[in-house]
Amino acid sequence: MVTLAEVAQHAGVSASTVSYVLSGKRSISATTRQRVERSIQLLGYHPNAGARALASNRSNIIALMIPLRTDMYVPVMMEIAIAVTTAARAHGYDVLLLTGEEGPDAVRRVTGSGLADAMIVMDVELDDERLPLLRATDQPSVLIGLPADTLGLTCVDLDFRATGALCVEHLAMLGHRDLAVIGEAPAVYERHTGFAERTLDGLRSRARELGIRLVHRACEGGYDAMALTLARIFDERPGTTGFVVQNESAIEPLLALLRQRGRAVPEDVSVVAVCPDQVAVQASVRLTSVAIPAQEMGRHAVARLVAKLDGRGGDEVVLIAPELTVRASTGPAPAAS
Amino acid sequence: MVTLAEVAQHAGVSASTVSYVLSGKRSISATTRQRVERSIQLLGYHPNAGARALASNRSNIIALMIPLRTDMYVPVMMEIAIAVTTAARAHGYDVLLLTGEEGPDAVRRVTGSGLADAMIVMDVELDDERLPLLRATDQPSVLIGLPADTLGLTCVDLDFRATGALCVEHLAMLGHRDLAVIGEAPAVYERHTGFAERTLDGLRSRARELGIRLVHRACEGGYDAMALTLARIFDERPGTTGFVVQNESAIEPLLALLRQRGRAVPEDVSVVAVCPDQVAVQASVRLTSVAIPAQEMGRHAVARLVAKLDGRGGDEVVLIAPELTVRASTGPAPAAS
DNA sequence: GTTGGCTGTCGAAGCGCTTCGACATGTATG
DNA sequence: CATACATGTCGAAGCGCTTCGACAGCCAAC
Repeated sequence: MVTLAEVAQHAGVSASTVSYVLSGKRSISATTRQRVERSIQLLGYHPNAGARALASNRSNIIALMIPLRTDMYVPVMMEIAIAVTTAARAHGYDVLLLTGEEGPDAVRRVTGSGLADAMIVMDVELDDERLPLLRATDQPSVLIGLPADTLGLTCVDLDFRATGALCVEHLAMLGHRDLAVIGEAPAVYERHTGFAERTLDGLRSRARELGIRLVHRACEGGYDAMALTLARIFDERPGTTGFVVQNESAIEPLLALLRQRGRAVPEDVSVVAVCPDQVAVQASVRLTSVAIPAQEMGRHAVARLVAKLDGRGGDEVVLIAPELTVRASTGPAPAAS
Repeated sequence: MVTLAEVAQHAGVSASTVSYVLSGKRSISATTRQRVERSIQLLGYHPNAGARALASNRSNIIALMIPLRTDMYVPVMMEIAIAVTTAARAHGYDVLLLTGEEGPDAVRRVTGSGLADAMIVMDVELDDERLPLLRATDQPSVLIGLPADTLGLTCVDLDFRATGALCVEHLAMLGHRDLAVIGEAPAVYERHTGFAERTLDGLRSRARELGIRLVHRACEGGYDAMALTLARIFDERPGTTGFVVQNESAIEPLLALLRQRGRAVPEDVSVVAVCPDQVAVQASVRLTSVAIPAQEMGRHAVARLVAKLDGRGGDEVVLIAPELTVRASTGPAPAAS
């Protein structure tokens, strides 16, 4: 394992000079710099992470807390994780992966040990027990998601309220007057993860404004649960012609069941999904959808975090504006018969 | 930030004593230990990760390289990542997330800088450029996946050859004589990721042994690609009654298309999938499937790695035996008409 | 030609921890 | 009773780096 001292010796300079070449914190003559850089190349030197962390009090690591459950919006999580990792690398940081398992202790451990310089927290609940800790520590953090009280916190999320509104608007514009919302599993609402409620809120208030009828049903994913939910909806509101789905594992079952009932999409009923674009285009009907911009959220979170680490910028709530892409699953409402 | 020295002072012992209480590397009297532990509690002490890494030459971090693409077997990757993280924590390790993006350089960086003590590499290609580096370094590593040459490497993977054989056996036993295999996207075969070929190999050789006809078609995911593939298959082999699918994003489209063609599952055709259990149970037909044991692979990989770090156990290839779960998508072949 | 201010380099201290050898004890052995 | 040997604790060195102050050399300014 090559050390700074060896590089210094090889280049015929002192250790501190090598250090300054690496960090750029003091001016170094061009010739010296080149000589040092050449030695670094030749010897294949990599600064020792531990030593660096100890001396500089910076680990150059960002902690990323992801949810433990693997039963929900997995692709989104994965995409965010990858986007975060890639973005972090671009800023010279590595990413430490933590699962929700440890709960608040993870926050204590990371901040206490200097393992990471900052953290990104996903799957934030409305009244998350990690929030007080994050507020108390002087380590920068960014939440992906929106808790009830954002005071003193930096958050990045899709504007789910606007998302809901956008879905209703699109369907209303096409002439649909009776909408049904297929939501996440009841557990998601019970955990108060926020985003589901906010979407619903947006859906409802816009529907009210536009004079649209709207029912909402939470729904476990899968074929059987969806079958029950759909039957109930058509029982109660036979005139339903527009669907908004916010539950990845309900999408295909819904489409299959509609087909089975002889309701053509988009001729008889229209479907708008809230899901990653990839899911929307791979579905059995190319879905009109509001994308969950995982990449963007990941990149944004890292950008904010790095800004904080550099002493720029403070707390802020960034709500990403939703974008609806029209594909093949929505069309004009059928003439009332 | 509380330091070891402060704990020592608080407990009225020397720093080294505290260190030995923490590591257990020398015997400490019960009374001293308790006093120290109490001080640790009281002061909320967490050892500084950098200092520890520097002094002990151990970071207690395991690097996990995941593929950059988010277009393939995402849930499996995610599940493995979470299983690895959880298992690692149970052994006192944290996990550093790396994407394939950096390529072999990531290996150099991590081993060179002492950022991690060991690494787990996913998405291994048959002739992966990272392999020489992994063989050369004295840092332990475990591959999830199976390259062409496993000499000097430790690998964990599902036994995909046996998986293929198992699928054929199951369908043969039910009387199916004409099988079609819906494979991964052509790109997967071109990248020589191994697992797809190995499955195919198992399928073919078992089919040959049992006198079963079998066609294989690589297939991009999605509805349109699947429609084309299926049309071709039925054109060429109208008598096909058994399907093996190894492509998550082809599953739902396949089921929908079969339904559309009036072929009932499992009455007219049987379908076996190679996919995570969760996907199998959430499909529109509960699928008979061979599970991809993501959790087990992740746990196994960590266990091997920790064993190596502790100086136990050497190189080894662990192939996990496949298990086929019969669900609602397979049944007796229809009487030849 | 002295002063002042840059620029580029160096030496040394110190970050918080682990670990080695040393050294008191206390306990079994001849 | 002396010798040997665990047992429990301490002091000090050192891991590889960053960073501060010092300082040599140089140029410009009066």
